[in-house]
Amino acid sequence: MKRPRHYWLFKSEPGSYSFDDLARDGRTHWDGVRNYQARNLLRDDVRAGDGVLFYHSNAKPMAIVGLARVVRGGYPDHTAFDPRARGYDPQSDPEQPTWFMVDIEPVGALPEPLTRERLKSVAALREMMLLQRGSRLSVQPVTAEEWSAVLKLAGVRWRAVTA
DNA sequence: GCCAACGTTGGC
DNA sequence: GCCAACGTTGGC
Repeated sequence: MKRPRHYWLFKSEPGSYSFDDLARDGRTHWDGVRNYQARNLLRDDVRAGDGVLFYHSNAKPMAIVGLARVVRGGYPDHTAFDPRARGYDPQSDPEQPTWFMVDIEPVGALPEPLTRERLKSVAALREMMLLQRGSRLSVQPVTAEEWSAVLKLAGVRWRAVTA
């Protein structure tokens, strides 16, 4: 397994989809993203092989709880075409889709969740998008330095968990 | 429960 | 094209 080329942080409210759900499912469509900035990332930049920090928002505690891997890059979010789906968007034309999704699979839960509190105390993560005031993006880029710092804090190595 | 920070909508 | 009103996200 090659090292991921790019790194991301995906937010999810555990009440709607938790890392445990992902571990149970083995793979999932990251559908339902209805924000253009996040859409652009999913469509253009998130590629198979990329690494994902799985973050629980609106949770107790708020924390990075696991690692995941992108297994399929951006493709049309078909839930936008389904009138019964939560993410239904009648404006999205199957011929020219508005919304995109990717597929991810779990790599492993962190030995301990890395809480937001903890992350905030780390100098190397001071600039991390997640920790900036008013940062609401649900798919965020993570720098290689931040990725390394997070894995080090968690006491895990990507190579070890992907082996 | 509050509210800051956005994003979206719609009247003009 | 502006911008006020409204809705949502999500930390606190």
